[in-house]
Amino acid sequence: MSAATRSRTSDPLEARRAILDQASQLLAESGPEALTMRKLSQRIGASTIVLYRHFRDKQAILDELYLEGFERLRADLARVPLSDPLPYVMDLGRAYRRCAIANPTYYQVMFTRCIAEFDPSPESREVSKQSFLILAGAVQRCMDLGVAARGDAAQIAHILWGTLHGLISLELFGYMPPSVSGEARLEHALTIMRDGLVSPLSPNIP
Amino acid sequence: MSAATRSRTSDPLEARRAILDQASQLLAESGPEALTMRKLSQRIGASTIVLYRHFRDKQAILDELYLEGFERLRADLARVPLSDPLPYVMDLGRAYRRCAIANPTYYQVMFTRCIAEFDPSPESREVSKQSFLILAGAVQRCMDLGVAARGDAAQIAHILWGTLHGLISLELFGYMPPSVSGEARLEHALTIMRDGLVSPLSPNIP
DNA sequence: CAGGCGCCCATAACACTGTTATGTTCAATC
DNA sequence: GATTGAACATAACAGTGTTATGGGCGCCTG
Repeated sequence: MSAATRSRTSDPLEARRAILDQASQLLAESGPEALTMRKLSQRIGASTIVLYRHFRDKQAILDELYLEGFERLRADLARVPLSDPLPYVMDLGRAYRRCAIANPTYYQVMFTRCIAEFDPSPESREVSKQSFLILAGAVQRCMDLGVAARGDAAQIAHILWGTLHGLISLELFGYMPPSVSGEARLEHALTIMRDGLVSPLSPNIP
Repeated sequence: MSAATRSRTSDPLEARRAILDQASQLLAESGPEALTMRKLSQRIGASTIVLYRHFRDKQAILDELYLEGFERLRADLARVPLSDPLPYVMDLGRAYRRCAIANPTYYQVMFTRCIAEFDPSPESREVSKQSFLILAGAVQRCMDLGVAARGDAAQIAHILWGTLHGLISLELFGYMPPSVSGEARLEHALTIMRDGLVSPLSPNIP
């Protein structure tokens, strides 16, 4: 019972990783509805019960994928090189879209209830906010350096996030016309947002 | 066989309506995952087979709810009184949010794949664009009357829609802080968008 | 080194889902 | 009133997530 001699096949952490890898592949290849416990168990060459030995239930597996999706997003945003404040914010927006388009099924798990039996755990939701902080920091920087009107940076960042998410979400759902590329549309949206932030007009113009 | 004497219980159109009403209630009361064919059949006091007599499958029922959701949205937007061009666009945005918040489960069916076995039919997707046309027309009016910079009105409308959808979607999903009301956040976003549309800066400011 | 304990795993089942084949029952027609 | 045909309930099929039941293997103990 010496803490490292407990499993029959191999390292339990390794098994966990294998399960998550296969779940991730299954998700990316065939979409959320194809990610069933039976299919997953077949992939790792075992019975369903093995999955339940490593994870409490399907929710727990999806929770890990959810976290992995947000970690990819956070990492992609963190990779964006710092530049002038406004262009940096726009670069973050571009990176956000690239990440979502590159991992559409992950994005679904992160932002839609595409699997009935999944609702992210409170802890996971906390982690998900990490990526947001990068964006909020970038907005704050714009205000601090005086290139955007002062105000509640978090609020502005939330609005930016909403715009990014909405455009991407509608694009992934097929509501956007194919005549304009999603990239160009995002570019346009970012420009409008920037202009609105740089030069706010009086609160009550006609 | 005189075309009106075919059903055992009552008017088939009436039965259809009853099924959809119960489905709508079930959806609003207990969410998408509670909308099962068995529960629905129990609600109308019949067997599941009756549902399949009136609808090809569950998809067809959900398709009707999808259409009903977009019809409510279109009607709500159409009810917004015409005013000065820019305030009218903003009023449309406010009405859009009100409608979404008032019918959250409908909004889920319309914009997320919350039910695995449902994907709106091509015809339904066409109908869904009707509400968008109201928004696009309002943006075009701003350009025609010279209160917004000229450009592709449809593109701007798509961006506006994306912003609305993103903010509402994140709000419904619980990603927005409760410290600020969704209404106030939308107000702020609409203002930023308006300012960006009214006074576009040079395309390449720092 | 033999014994036995304990964990791991596969099988099969439960309760649920959408969907449908099998009979039964009722209403309109001849 | 008998017949025909459509509408219906029941029960089943193939799936789903999850778990209770046992068999089998590895490791510690005597």
